[in-house]
Amino acid sequence: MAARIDPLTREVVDLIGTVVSRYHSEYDAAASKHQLTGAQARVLGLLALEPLPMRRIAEQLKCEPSNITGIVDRLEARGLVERRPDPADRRVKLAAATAEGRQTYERLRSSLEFAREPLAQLSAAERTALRDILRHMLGLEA
Amino acid sequence: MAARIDPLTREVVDLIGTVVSRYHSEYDAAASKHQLTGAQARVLGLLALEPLPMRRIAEQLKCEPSNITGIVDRLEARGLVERRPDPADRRVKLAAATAEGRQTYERLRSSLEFAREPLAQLSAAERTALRDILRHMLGLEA
DNA sequence: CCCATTTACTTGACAACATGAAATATCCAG
DNA sequence: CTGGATATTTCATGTTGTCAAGTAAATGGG
Repeated sequence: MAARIDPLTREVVDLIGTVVSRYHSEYDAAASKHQLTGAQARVLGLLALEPLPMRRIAEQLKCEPSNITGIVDRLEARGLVERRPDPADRRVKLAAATAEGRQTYERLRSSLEFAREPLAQLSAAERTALRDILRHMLGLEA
Repeated sequence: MAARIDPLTREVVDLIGTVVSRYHSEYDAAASKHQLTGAQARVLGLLALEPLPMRRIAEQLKCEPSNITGIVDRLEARGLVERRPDPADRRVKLAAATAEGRQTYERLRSSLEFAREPLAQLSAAERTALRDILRHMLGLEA
């Protein structure tokens, strides 16, 4: 079954696995530099863009909504996030990053070495090629 | 600080983030199809290649050795892995995949849709280009 | 309008994963 | 042989994840 995969494809898959693993190390290290876990950093990253109902956060993170309750609880206890009522639907609670939360996330993001170190080795042409291939691969034929 | 990153690089970073997230979803889904968690699947994948001391597993997974004890315990309870003494050093326990463990991992690996679906959209030329760029990016100038 | 159903969120019980500190057994250098 | 380092486990604790049950509010058919 696995023999169906040609060597080139398998090598690319393994390389992607390596990228994934390195990305995670960097991300978690950057998060913990700011006393955040990976999950907390990801939620804060979503909320830094716009306030979201708990349910939407769960969809983005592909987990159960009940899980989000605890993560937002911890972020809220540290003043990085707040819960607001949704004027349009009283069942909904909107989680929103506070000013401090946005600031923290921006610092975290800019400390993501992954964004620079490995990519810095690529020429502009390589970066463009990589962008196009990844877009194609992800079906984002914009 | 974050403003130092040019738009192209930022887009590539975001695309990689998307790839990472998709890779994880696929990997965890494939693992749970075989009643394994992501961490268990990763350990089983390492042991499918060769037996390893607990400490080496922890290094590969970048976590504390005490954490590996529990993961190997659960794999061992299911007969996918066994602990053997290291003849050269009686402090060391070698974790080794059983025949069933290797079989399970091979099935898991071949069910990783990620290996096919998104990559299938790429031409051979694109795959080669992607491989070269990723190698370059990871500093594997083989 | 009213009631049944659905939806959003929280709570509680529980398992896996992760860390750090302490205990045990073994190795190794002096 | 002894003292210090190493490999593993155990324990305490915290975070993340699931699922089931509960509350509150929206919604739609009669």
